[in-house]
Amino acid sequence: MAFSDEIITWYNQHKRDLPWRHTRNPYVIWLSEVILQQTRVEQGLPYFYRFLTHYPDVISFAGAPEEEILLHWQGLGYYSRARNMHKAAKAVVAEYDGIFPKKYEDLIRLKGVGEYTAAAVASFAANEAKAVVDGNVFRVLARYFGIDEPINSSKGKKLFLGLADDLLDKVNPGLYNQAVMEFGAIQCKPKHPDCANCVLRLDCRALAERRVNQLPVKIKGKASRNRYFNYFVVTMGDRLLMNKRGTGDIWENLYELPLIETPYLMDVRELASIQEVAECFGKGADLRLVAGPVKHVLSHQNLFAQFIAIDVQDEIIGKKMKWNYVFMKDLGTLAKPKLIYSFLEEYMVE
DNA sequence: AAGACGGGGGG
DNA sequence: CCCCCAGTCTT
Repeated sequence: MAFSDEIITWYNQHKRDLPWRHTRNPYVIWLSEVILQQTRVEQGLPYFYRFLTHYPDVISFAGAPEEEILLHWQGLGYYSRARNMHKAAKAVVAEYDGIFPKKYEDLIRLKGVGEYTAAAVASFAANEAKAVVDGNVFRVLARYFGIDEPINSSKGKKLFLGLADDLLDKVNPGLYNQAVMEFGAIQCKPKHPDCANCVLRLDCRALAERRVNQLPVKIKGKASRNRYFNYFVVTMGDRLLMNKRGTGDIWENLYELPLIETPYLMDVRELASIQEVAECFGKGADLRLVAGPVKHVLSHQNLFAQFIAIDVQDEIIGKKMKWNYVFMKDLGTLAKPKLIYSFLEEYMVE
């Protein structure tokens, strides 16, 4: 049997029942695909339902404020996905009269829609013959064909893209695409794939050569850098000083506590002596460590965060333009990174 | 071509 | 601790 037929037969017997597999609505499929970028199904599922409930169609999505979309996205990570989705939704309303496109060539022009997502939406919603190549597909192909070209090199990407196109079932591209990804997720897993019971075991090159656990090959990225975040807990009555993050760094447009970053971990005594603290809060301020340092790991950074309570005489306004007092009861309406809302939940509840 | 961008789960 | 996850964008 052909590769695609084996995969599809396997899929029909083993597929999970996932909500986005019951629709051909390109908007709904796009929603699911962006949520699932670099994200496990179990983690993305509640967000998929949440977004579908709040924004049942692309018109409502486009009409929502970015802050609200970010709030619903809170905790999912890679927040540029949410910001780009908003831009894409507005573009669909403006350029396609609110009719979500199904063609690869249209989809690929939308913000946040790359080759994978465009192929996924086009093939699932309109059965367009475009092969998806995600982490699952890379792994399945690398193993089945015994390819040791790194999947994240330019050469490797080209190689796997071409291979995926050759293997694509041209009659049922949507079904095949679903199938090969599901096969990678359930059968040809990264660790401990169940090769003994695999329908492709007789033709799998990696298995024949005992190289399954060495494939796919991936070039390692750069090591993470360490950063030291000193967050200040500044209250005034029933209000808390908050900061909206800008561009050019992590957590763009999300809210956090007032932050002073230092080149290394300082204790509160040393912190109290530095110029920036004096500029922001006045000289000789009384600092109390409330929590931390806690380590918070991002994809390319290790954050070491301390939370420091401080009593200020005067209202802090204008020293840092983006610092503003927010009513405690309204904190829930602000999109915050996990590090921040975890702290707030633990220490700011009455 | 290489880095940056979150957060969670598993070994 | 390291790797991986239904990737994309920027430099």
